[in-house]
Amino acid sequence: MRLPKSFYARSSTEVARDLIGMVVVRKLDGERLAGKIVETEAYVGPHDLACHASKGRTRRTEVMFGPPGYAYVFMIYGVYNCLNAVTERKGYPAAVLIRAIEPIDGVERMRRLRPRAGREVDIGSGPGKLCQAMAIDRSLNAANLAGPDIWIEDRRLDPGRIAVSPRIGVDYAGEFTDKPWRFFAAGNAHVSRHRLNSGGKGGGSPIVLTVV
DNA sequence: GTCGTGATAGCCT
DNA sequence: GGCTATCACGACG
Repeated sequence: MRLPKSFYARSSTEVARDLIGMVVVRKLDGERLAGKIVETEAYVGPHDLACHASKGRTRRTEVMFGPPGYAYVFMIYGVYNCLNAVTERKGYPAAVLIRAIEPIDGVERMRRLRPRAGREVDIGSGPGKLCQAMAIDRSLNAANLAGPDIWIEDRRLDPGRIAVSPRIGVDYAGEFTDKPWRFFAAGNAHVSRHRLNSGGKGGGSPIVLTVV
């Protein structure tokens, strides 16, 4: 059961929160690779200085200006890919970054796609890692997220408590840097490694815990 | 465990 | 030419 377009046609923060626990699936040579989403970030619109679309409508950001429920895949640092789900409405550019998964199906295949991942927890614990593990690159940009090659299932596995923090790697975004638009399954080992996971020791931003 | 750093290419002024 | 929604590895100790 794939998530309907209406799921994505909402504010990015709501979609980001509700994607925690859902299952992303990649069909590769007939094999099913699947992972439970345990970390996301919302990029909320053209005014959000961390959102790529804030720099205008370009070839790269074009898909974000389209209808919700499609994949926005971009290459970062010339090395890795990142997978997003386009949100909101057509003409309003926004998206949710899938930052980490907990492997469920096709674990051995995913491990082979990430030969440097030693432990299972290294397979999908980051946006670049999970794209490697699921063979996601820019050929899937603009792919239907209810399509045959990649989709997100309306199947909510228990996420436990959902925590909120500022987004990672957006120090340049001025007043938007500290917006609490990163969501993750609190305490889940597959969340990307970062000091913000452990509760802001050293005077970092507070983490708000929410029970959904 | 934490910290620093290099890799690498597409994007946009 | 400068930057980037990252990752892996080596140096610590």
